[in-house]
Amino acid sequence: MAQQKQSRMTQQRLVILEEVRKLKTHPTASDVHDIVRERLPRISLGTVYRNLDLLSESGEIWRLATSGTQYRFDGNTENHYHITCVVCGRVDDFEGPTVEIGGASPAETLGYEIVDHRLEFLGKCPQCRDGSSDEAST
Amino acid sequence: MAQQKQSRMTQQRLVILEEVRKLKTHPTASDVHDIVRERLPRISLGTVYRNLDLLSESGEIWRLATSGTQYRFDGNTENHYHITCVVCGRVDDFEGPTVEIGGASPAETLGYEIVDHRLEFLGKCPQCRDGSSDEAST
DNA sequence: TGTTATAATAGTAACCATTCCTGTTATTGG
DNA sequence: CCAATAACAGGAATGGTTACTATTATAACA
Repeated sequence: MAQQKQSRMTQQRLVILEEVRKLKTHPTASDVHDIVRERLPRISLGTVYRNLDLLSESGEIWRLATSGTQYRFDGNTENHYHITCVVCGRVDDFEGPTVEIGGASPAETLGYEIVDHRLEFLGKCPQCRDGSSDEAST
Repeated sequence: MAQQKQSRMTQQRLVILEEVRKLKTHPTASDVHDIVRERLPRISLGTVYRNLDLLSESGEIWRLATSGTQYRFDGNTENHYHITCVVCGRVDDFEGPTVEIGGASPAETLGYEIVDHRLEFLGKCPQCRDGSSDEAST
């Protein structure tokens, strides 16, 4: 019988979880590394990646595949969508819309069993919209 | 008045466009390179990338940012969504059910100007659903 | 409260998709 | 046909992510 591999709550894992949960932004792995290093100066980027992946797999945080080349992470695991700025890449929560899929049975979806969906809005954030008229403070 | 940089219809660009249009799949840049090399054996991967990007920018094909680490391309530029297999990474057109996205009023967009949206379904393709889990690791 | 098996770490190298660079080739307006 | 230059082939560089390995630290248990 397969033995479940045990997991240890290390300082690194705990601090990463705390910091990601605390943030309202949607940081990249590198962002998390920078933030966590303020509390654990010697933590390596590899450790950040491993723990972000583990925490994502266990459902404690989300790993987002938004537009752009990097993964982003979200400490809020309530059901919600995101909007990405096409200019600066910033990601914000976007809780307004709902997605209604009409009768998505496997027979209607080429034999696929649908397990999830991802809806991402693309737009220009207030800071990147105009730049001249309404200067939003950062 | 700024001079528009001229564009030349090279053999490489033409063959890439023809092959991507011909395909019903959603190839990666590397896939396109392999396919196009059958007609143009000396074509370089850089040329494939440059032309796929140019063709995407001019709207003749789509560049898809689906889940996974690579861009995929689509010769069908009619409005449609995609479904990605979470097991093998294959991408298909999402046909059948109508999708209704509601509730995205300007007041709810946090000051963003929405320019587009991406809706991607995640599922298990027919081959990965019932197969005795002997799918090749990609 | 020690001991000990081993999960996890830091540091670094490897990987891989994509982009950039450079000398050469080939398209196209005249 | 010619000449200007867009585009090319080949290869190097980039950047995010993953893998490797000797060392460290967690936690079950004596």
